[in-house]
Amino acid sequence: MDELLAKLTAAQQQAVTHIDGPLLVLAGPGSGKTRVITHRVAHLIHQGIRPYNILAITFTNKAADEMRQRIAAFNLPRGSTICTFHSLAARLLREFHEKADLPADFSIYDDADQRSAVRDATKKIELDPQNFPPAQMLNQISACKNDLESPEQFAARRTDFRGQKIALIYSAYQKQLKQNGALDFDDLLMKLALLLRDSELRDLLNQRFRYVLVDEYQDTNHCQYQIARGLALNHRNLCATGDPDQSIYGWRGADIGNILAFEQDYPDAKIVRLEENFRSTPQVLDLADQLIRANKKRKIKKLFTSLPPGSPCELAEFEDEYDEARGMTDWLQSLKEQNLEYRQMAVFYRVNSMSRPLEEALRRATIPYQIVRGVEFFQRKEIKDMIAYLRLLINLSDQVALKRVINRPTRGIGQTTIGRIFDHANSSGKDLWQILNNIDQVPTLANAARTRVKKFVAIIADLQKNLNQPVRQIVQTTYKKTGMESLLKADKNEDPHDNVCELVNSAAQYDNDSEAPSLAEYLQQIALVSDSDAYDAESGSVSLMTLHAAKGLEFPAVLIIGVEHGLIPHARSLDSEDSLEEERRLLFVGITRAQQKLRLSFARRRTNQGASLTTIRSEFLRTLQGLDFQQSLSPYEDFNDADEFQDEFQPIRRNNYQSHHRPHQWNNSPKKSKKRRPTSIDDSQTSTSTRSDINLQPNQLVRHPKFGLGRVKSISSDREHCFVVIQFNTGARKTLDLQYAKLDILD
DNA sequence: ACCTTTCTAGTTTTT
DNA sequence: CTAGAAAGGT
Repeated sequence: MDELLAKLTAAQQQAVTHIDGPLLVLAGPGSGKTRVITHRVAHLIHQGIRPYNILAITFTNKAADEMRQRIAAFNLPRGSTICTFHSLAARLLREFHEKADLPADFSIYDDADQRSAVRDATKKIELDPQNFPPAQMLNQISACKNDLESPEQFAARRTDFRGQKIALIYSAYQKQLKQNGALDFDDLLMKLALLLRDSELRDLLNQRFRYVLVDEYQDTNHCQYQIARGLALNHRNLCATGDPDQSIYGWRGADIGNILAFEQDYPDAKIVRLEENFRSTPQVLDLADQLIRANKKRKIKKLFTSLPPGSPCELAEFEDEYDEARGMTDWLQSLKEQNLEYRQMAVFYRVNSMSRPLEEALRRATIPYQIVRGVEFFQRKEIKDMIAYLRLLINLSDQVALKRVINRPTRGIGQTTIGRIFDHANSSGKDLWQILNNIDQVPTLANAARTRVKKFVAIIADLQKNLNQPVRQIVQTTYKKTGMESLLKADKNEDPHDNVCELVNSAAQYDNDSEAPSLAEYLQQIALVSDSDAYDAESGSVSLMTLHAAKGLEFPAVLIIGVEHGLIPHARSLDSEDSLEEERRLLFVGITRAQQKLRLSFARRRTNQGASLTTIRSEFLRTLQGLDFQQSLSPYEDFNDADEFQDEFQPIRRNNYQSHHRPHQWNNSPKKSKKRRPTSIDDSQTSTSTRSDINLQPNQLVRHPKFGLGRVKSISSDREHCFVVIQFNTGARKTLDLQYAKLDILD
């Protein structure tokens, strides 16, 4: 052990050797935080503490797996609990389900399930989902749950008309979940937090988990904060690690104040700062620091590294997203020539939809890539159907699941029949499965419908006999006996069938990995999959992911695309200083993933919802010095490529209509755009982009979809908006916000 | 009951 | 643009 300590810095050693009492580790990016946590767990065990008494809470399952492996490498006894907040909650709620007043095999509802349930709830209390959109309601409800606020408390706070209605929906939704034997993601946390108010149970858990570690503490919400506090209430052996500068989940209730106030919560806490960076070149670190310095609400941290200098960070400009995508493949290929492997490269973007043009370009360039999006697979229709069947097997009260599969494949059970069954369930107050098993007692049903429902119930009952088999087996028989297999095999699109095979594989994998496999546990596990869980370091391919999913990872080469106003920072984050700072932290997280090579890129126009819009560079670029600016001086210009459309549509093709041709031209690289024009105000001196300039200049001819042709009279911008005054040919003179105006730049 | 067509509304980030 | 819901026809 001493030998292991010797490899750590003084600060790291302090954190590792601290045993009893609260500990806060403020760890800058790349400062060896994971190393500290794993060493600390090893050290605790080495000191004679039983692994069983140690609980480490990570942010993703992936992180938990990795940590488990790294601790296993110390060759110490195993048995520590390492998991996420959500899976900890799911486990404990299952274990103590009676105390929590839950069925043992509750369902866990994902986004779509939640929407369906809240929709049903809204209708049930005779409100129109049109006026109370499920997604919006869920946002509000989620916020409540994160703050441990009950419907009654919400109603007391929001006394306005709409607030009262939302409170009713919240309450009806909870009732609906209860009736379905289901919990949503937020419920998992909320129920655990509430459970911990029971002193008997809390004492028991305090005794079990005598040492508690919480990673990424800056991203805990109030509920998680209460859980952490409750779990360590008696012994106070709470170790929180994190970095306020990497707090990027404020939008889902994370409270950066939790980490900032740790010292107030635990006045006797030992504080350790890890400021030496072992990951990035001085250039990368310097850029990150320049960016994050602009945030006002933060704890100043001085990051430093003793790594040797690398190459300058780059900023690259492109014509549009397709151009940018090809810029990406070029860059990746040039790095490959410099002896980097593809698996050492990553591309980050702000929103998932930005991956499309990238994928296309990567396929065309035959560069292997993986999209790190774990949840996507489980959102496919056929997979959701299969999971709904499986859920139904262990929880027949699950109305959302039942509704989903009762008529898939079609069994002649339509909406009317389903409606009547549910109505009966609601009015009689009986469990759904009781009604299904005694379908003759539903008076409103036609005989034919009864027969069909009975047939369906027989299928489910038959499947339920085999629940003690391996999960792979259960999934396979379910696929067969429900008729899903014949349905999907008859489809000329083979993907759905292949996907179910993939699901079978995942079940087999689970059977292998788990000590005591059960369908319930398997379902719980896949319900809590996160995007980053899909990252495969061994795959040998370039990784594509959102900036959020990039947290906790590192790559020798990193490209961040779409560094534009409205994207980074995102348009929905512009209205408050706090959310703007969070966007800055998000970019900070992205930048600090890079070990050696870092490039940011942006496009001058980007297709948004079918329309190509002129963009503005991100204002975050303004404060950055020392970026090596690469303009795309039409490296992709190819006049041979100009097909017959070019001449015919020349005046139009400079405009939005360009994008209409795009989806169809797989082989043709999208026709490009002529010579680069000095469309920026100060192109000449932008070697380090010191200002956020736009691609317009006075007197420029433009076209607006509504107002027609016009000329730019003046341009002005503040931090958040860029306004242009345009004199239109119709006589109108308008001031337009570039963010919204769909302007085409004409010659 | 079910299929097709039409329309409308919603578009950040995620456990 | 695209997915999902309402509407209308068979």
